[in-house]
Amino acid sequence: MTSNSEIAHHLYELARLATLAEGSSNAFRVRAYETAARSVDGASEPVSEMTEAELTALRGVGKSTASKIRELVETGSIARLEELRAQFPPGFVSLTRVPGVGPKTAVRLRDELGIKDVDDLRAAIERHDLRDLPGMGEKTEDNIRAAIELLGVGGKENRTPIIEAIRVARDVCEAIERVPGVESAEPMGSLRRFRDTIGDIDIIAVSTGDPEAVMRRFVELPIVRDIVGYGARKSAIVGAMGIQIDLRVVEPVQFGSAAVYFTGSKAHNIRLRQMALDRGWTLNEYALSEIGTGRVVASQTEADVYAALGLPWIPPEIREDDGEIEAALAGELPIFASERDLKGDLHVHTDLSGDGHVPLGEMIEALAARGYRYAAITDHGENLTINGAPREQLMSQRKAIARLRPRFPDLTILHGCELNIGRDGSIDYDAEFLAGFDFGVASVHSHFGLSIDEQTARVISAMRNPAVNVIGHLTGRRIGKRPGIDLNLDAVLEVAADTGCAIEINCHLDRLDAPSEVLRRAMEHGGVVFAISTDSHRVSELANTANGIRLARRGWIDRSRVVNTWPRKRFLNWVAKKRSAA
DNA sequence: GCCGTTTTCGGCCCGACTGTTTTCAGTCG
Repeated sequence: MTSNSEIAHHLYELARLATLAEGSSNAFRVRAYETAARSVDGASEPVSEMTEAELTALRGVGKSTASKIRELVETGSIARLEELRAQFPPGFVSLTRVPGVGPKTAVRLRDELGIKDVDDLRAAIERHDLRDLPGMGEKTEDNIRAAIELLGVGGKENRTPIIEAIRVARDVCEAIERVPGVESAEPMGSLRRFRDTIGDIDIIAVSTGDPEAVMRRFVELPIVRDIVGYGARKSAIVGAMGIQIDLRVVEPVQFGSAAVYFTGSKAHNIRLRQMALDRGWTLNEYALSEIGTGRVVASQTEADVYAALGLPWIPPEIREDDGEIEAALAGELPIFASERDLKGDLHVHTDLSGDGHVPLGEMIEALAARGYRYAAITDHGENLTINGAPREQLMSQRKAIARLRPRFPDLTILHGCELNIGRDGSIDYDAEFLAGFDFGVASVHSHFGLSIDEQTARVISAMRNPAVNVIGHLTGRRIGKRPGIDLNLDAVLEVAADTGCAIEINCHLDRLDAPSEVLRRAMEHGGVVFAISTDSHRVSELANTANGIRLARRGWIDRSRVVNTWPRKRFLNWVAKKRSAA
């Protein structure tokens, strides 16, 4: 069976190559392929099993695309795509990844200079061939050369893990906020949408003063390695690690429309602008306004803009044109959890773990200070060679917890353990010892290279273990460093629903695991529940709940399915039920 | 290529900045 994401992938490639054929990524055909790809990607039913008539019922899929999808499912390829691949081989496509080289330029370079890939381009630049083309000049040639040097061949498509981007963005925003007249500077774009990786950092500064003063400060920041653009309203720099940072300066009254505009996604914005046009309005970064008269309909806050378009405010994390507009119109957006809904943290380490840093008493004090009603202390089980704790130490930790409990009458402290899921799905310790714990998180920490069937089997086996209440960081990925394990998700989620074993929403920015795509899929399995847990190894990390809340939003997780928003009694019943299952 | 209470043609989201141009095309987001 061809999966929805495989089909979507083919359609995205079609869009990409059509960009070259059409000469613009804004060409209607290109956008049509992209819309169809998103639609297929977001479909809840297997698209490969749909008839042509059912396919055309999908938004953005018409007769032509429907028949291409059937062709792909039945023959394994799409003739039109093969044609385009022959016309634009991978080496040539890579030319368009160079910053400053778009589809028009790439085609001209090929037709007029015989440039077939980036190596050819480098050589042509050395020979100063580019500057002699009509419409190009010394400066253009120089800019392309510099772009290749600074950003590498991948150029436009290099993405930065969110954990790095968020730090850079914070530093830049703080520096911008020190400029007189600046009321605020905040990251927008994919960072605000909380994607795992960030292409470039978009920042909006709200200023009552001179925008040029803000821009001057921006391009003079110590982080700047190159200035890509410099204008009164918009500037762009390349900073450390090659991250591009775009800054826009707006007036306070424009903040709402600017935030909508620069948060995106592009596809989400296009939907909003279409809705604006339907009402005789136009939406840009400055305002939602009447066509013709220019009368401003809304601009000050995002909520104003959405409300004018007949929508509730839509959280940035789900602005992907992935069904959020339809859900919002129907009043069917999930009720998302907020930080104050969280009544406990269910994955917390102390210095008993080799990688932990905080003594038990201090950690519990910090948990109590957050106002939690319950919490689970979950140091590593002994099978994690370096960081795991032996039985005797866990037994004495249990006694220490018992001694601490009277000091924290409002906090139910569960003695738990982060168990390791072995190659075969077994976990640390024997059943009798495991039964002594109040709570269990089981996670994959090794054997990342097993087959999808082996990975699926071991995770399912752990879920069925009565000592396991939550599967920690389901895929084991480290964003930008290590891909997650391959899993047959539907099989895993079915067992999660069946056993009541929760899927962790790990708050660490390095993990954000389970990933949002997995969470959204899991939401479609009725009965699957989730735990927003910090996996803290330090007191400061307890505040990472903010990340988990955002990841949960990105995964469309309804608050009612998050076990650690439940009142203590209901939560403890859920814990006990799982542990008593045969 | 898609779509339709403007329904089978003629529309389709919006603007800043750059470089090379005398009015705009290309790139980017």
